[in-house]
This record gives sequence, C-alpha cells and structure tokens, in this order.
Amino acid sequence: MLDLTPVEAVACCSPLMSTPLSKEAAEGIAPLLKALADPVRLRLMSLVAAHENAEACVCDLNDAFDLSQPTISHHLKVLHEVGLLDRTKRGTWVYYRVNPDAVAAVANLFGVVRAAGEASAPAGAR
Amino acid sequence: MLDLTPVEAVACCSPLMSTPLSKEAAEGIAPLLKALADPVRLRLMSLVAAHENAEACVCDLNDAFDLSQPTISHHLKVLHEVGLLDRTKRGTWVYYRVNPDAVAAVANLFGVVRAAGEASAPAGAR
DNA sequence: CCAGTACATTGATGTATGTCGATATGCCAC
DNA sequence: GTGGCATATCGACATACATCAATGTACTGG
Repeated sequence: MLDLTPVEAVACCSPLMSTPLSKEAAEGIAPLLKALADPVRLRLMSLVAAHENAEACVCDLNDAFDLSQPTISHHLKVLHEVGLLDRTKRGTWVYYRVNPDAVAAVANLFGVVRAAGEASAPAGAR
Repeated sequence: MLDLTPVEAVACCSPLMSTPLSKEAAEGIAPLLKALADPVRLRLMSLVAAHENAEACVCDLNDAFDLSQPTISHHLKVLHEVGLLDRTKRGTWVYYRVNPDAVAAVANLFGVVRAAGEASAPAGAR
C-alpha cells in the first residue's frame, strides 16, 4: 500500500505529506525521530557531523556540555542503538560517526532530494 | 509555560549535518521533533496532509485508529501546540491542517533541497 | 428548551525518560 | 601488576508521557 513513486512524490512534497504512512512505517521511523527529539542529542549529532572526518571522540563531546559524563554516554548510546551513530574504539578512545543511511531514512520523510550515490559517499570517502 | 516560538525561531537555523547546532537552535527545534516522534502523531500528520484540501476533521482521524477519542484529541493538541497543525472550527466540526512552514523548519534540519519557489508555494497557494 | 453529536478537558495510572553519583571495565604507561 | 585515564553501566530519583473512562463544552435540529 505504500507505493512510493519517488520522483513525483518527492518533487512536489514529501512522503510524510503525500502518502498516508502505514502503521508499520510509522512505528519504524518514530524511534529515529524520538532519538533525535532531544536538544542534547540533536547537538551531539551535529557536533559529530561537523567534526573533522565526520567523527568525534567522546572526550570532545563531553566538554561541549554542562552535563555529567554518564549522561553524555547515555545519550550517545541512545543514538547508537537506533543506528544514527556508529561506534569505533581505537585505543582508549571511542569515536562516534554519523550513519548517513539512518539520517537519510529520516530525511526521506521530509522529501529530501539526494543524489543516489551521496548517501554512501561519506563512508567510502573515509 | 510553553514559551517556545515554534516556527519562526527555527526557520533560519542551520542544517543538522553541516554546522554545529547552537544550544538555542537545538532547544527550539527539539519540541517539533518530539511532537513528531510518536507513531500515532506521525500517522496523524500524514493522514491530514494526504486528505483532500490538506485538511481533515477529527471524526475522520478517529476512525483510522484503535484509540479512544480523547487520546486522538490529545495527540492533535500536541501537534497543534508546536505549530505543526492548524485548527479551524466550522460548525460542529474541527478541521486540522498541516502548517507547511513548521514542517519546512524540521525539513531544513536535514538539508532538504527544494526548488527555490517551492517552499513558499504551499503557504501562498492556500 | 431538550436531546444528540463532535470535540476537549480532567483525573488517574502505568511506563518511559533525563539526570546524577557511584562503580565497573578496558586500555595505557611505568 | 599498579595507578591513572576514558568510557560504560548501575541504581535511584524526579519528571514527562500515552492512554483511558468520565465529564464538560459547544453547536445543531427539532
């Protein structure tokens, strides 16, 4: 029932705005939005994304907030669990990286028009 | 108590993936995402948007869910309070309409690429 | 004015969430 | 191995949220 007609649907308006979301689709995307629906996590995402190499270690992120280290760790875990952030451990440090596919999944809701190859480009460009 | 200025405060802010979001920008946009971060409300948004004339009366929406009428009313109120849905009463019925500016504010976060004239078209074309 | 319909508000209840301090784990240097 | 640093997990707490049944409000038709 969710027949996405990419070009037209996206050209005029977003899937959210054109096609009634199925119960399953809504329940699939809502957790991603929920993870993003917190000021701290929003800033974490943008900090990681804006960091050089599109990755950031926790120590950098901790300093950007007035919150305790466990709290930041908790928020990073939430973002990681829904797939918005990837986690890599190198030595003592843990680096988080934005998962472009997960972001694209949310962005598609709002009719983001992306070049087909763009989503995978950052991963390959590393 | 709810002192957020939903759409205006956020319409200018930078995309999530390029510039680190300021504390204020994050706190401005998070309530919109929070309102959307629920499967029922996501479906409500898409149902209203997909309805003819881009507006729907509560009676139509109630029937699309297995939830009680007060619960749907509550979700509509949440979406209305952050500015994502506009409310109009005509006779006995109440009609909800998507506010394209509010949706655009969220979409901008994800770097939505829209045709230049398109963003203002829905608002103006009404 | 009365009854009925459409929608909102209230009050209650269980669950989820954000935050912290304390503690655990894992890595490194000596 | 010991001590120290980076990060995660745990337990506790207060607050917020989704949901419902009951009730309130506002409009309509007779």
